[in-house]
Amino acid sequence: MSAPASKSPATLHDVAREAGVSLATASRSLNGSARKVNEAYRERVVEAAQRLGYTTNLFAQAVAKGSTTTVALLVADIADPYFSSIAAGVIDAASEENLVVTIAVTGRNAQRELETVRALRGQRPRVMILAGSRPTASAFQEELRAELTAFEDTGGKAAFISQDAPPFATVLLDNRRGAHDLAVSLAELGYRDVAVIAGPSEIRTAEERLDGFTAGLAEHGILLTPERIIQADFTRDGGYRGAQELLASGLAVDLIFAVNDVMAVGVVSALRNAGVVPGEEIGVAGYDDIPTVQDITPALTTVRIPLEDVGRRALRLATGSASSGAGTEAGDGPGTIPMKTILRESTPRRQA
Amino acid sequence: MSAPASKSPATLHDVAREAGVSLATASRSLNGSARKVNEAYRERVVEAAQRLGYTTNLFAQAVAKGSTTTVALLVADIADPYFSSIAAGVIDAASEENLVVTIAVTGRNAQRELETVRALRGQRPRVMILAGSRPTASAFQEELRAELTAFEDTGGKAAFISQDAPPFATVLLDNRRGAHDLAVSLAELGYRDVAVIAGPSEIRTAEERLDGFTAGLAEHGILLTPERIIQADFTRDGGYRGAQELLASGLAVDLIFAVNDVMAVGVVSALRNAGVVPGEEIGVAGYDDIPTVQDITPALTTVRIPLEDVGRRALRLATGSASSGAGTEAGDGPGTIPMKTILRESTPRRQA
DNA sequence: GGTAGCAGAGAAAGCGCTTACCGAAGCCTT
DNA sequence: AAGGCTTCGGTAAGCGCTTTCTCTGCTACC
Repeated sequence: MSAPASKSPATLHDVAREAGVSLATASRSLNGSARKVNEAYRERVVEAAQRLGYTTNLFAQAVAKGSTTTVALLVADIADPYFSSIAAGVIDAASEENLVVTIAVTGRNAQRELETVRALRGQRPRVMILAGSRPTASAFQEELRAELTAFEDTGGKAAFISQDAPPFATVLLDNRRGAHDLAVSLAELGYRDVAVIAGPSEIRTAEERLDGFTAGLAEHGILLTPERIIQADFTRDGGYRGAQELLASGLAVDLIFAVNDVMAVGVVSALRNAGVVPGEEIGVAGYDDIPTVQDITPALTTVRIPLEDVGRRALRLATGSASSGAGTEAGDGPGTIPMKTILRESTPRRQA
Repeated sequence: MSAPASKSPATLHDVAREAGVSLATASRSLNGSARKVNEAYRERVVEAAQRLGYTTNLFAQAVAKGSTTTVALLVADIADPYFSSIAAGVIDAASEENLVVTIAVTGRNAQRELETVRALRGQRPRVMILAGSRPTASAFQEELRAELTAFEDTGGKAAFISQDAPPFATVLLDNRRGAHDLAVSLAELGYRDVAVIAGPSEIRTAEERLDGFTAGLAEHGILLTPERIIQADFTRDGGYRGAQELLASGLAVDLIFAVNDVMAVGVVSALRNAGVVPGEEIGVAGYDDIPTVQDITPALTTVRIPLEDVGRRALRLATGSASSGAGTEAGDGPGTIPMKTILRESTPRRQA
């Protein structure tokens, strides 16, 4: 049952001996060094390494070099398609730069997020990317900021996604504008009795979407009164319950906008279970354009965010390999991601 | 534009000096050591560490200790809900044991997988978890096996998910039985003209599901002829095209089973676009029970796998903290995950 | 032919941490 | 009261790498 006396992995030392060269030469041969190495030597070293199944111990390398090849990514929930798509982008861009990605999940919990950041700092990652944090909770806000500042002071780089956290880099999603445009489109389609399933108020993203949406409606003379705004928690079930609550309230409603798709899916389900035909009797719109929403019935109107791109962008922004200009619409300001309203069956034109 | 002369992070040395104790004492105070430390000293050290914003450099610790706190997870595609759910489980279980998880994606590419394993080895992870590999491709198979063997020989532990790779630990999903039971249920519902959207033949999981399904049908006298089996690639689009192909073939079909849900979703979409009402004219079934499938119309019949559990289990299996017995059905053999057929609207009882 | 100059291998000093090992101090035993 | 234990700081030797610096052996130039 017990493991066989496991030899430890081959070290550079072993390789050097095997190749009959010095430690220094071995190091220089294997890991790109500024200095040149005699080609014959290099070959011998490479062969020896191969023979011994040697792989550079990245930890040792990191301590010697004083810098790592790690990227830390914090997400609220990796099983949520919003975050997993972003993660895919981050990982993709990272592997292009030979960086490995460590993922931690914070469960939308500020306390936990702070702890995670602290723990992750021990890894001395080159960069830290935070998605889905809720920095509005000001007590933690301060501590988090302090922690990240310390991180940056010691050579790291922090980047936020969709969260404008002033001293730090951000991949800005123009949630306000996206939601605004969506509202305008919907108003033009004839919707008037609008309700919103909002997100947790401490989450900036949620707040911005609500704001933008409200503003867009206002331009068409539609007022979003407080009782038409239901708070939920970004989950499918939250959306479901929100819709139920709305139906129970007896308010006249011809459109429900959930500030993210996951909740919108819950809304659709709730409506149907309540005997309301989504899309016909009540329109439904979401936000994010996660893959699911084009497959449900009715296909959901939403706002598309190129999530993988966002992830990639965040990484590049943080590592400094910013492909400046690419993808950034002129006038959007640097780093702002374009979004697009996608109208689908869930919000047909309203017969007046 | 350039960063301010960034001081490097505080070291243990700094802490020791600040607290007026020796390096050794500082180390012992901060990182659980077998030996006792005078409480007064310990406090001073802890305070000093706090004051300096010190966090143990895990890399240095790892090189000194000769062991890390890293877990490497390889998945085919992190944006696929199948894998992201597993990842969620792995991360959850890992954080319980204070391990950090590094995720790499291999894109269902054997070559890439091999390279990734090699690269990840450099991190000297405690364990490596492989999900969605395709070890049937025998050339790489050998090399991969060799690499992993070397990994284990040097103290690591490799674990596969849903992939029986003999010398290594595995969280076995009884795909064969799950698919078998599904087939039986469907046959009992009256389906006869069955077709399958199979997965890539090198992927064991795909193969097992096809096998089990075929066997289940056979018990009810239903023969699955080769032209009724379409190969696809586990993606939504693959399922979509598979269904198109099937429709174009002119075969009589009353049920399409896609070996994973993601493809099944594509099938539903293809049917509908071709003017066929899924669930009524042709039944559809999938496998995995990803969240989406209960929200699409018709809700899909599928086989439920407790994916997060699978991830958790894999981690525990690999770290040795096996909660033996928990969740394992007696007689299933250790480590086999129970699965359950979920019948939904997409496969109503067939009128004879 | 002699000296300057350069290329490039090797020795050795770290990187930040852990952990034998050493030795001073306090306690007990007889 | 003296020797032997136990306790617990501190010293220093690594862990597996990188990198500076030294030093040898050439080539090159006049």
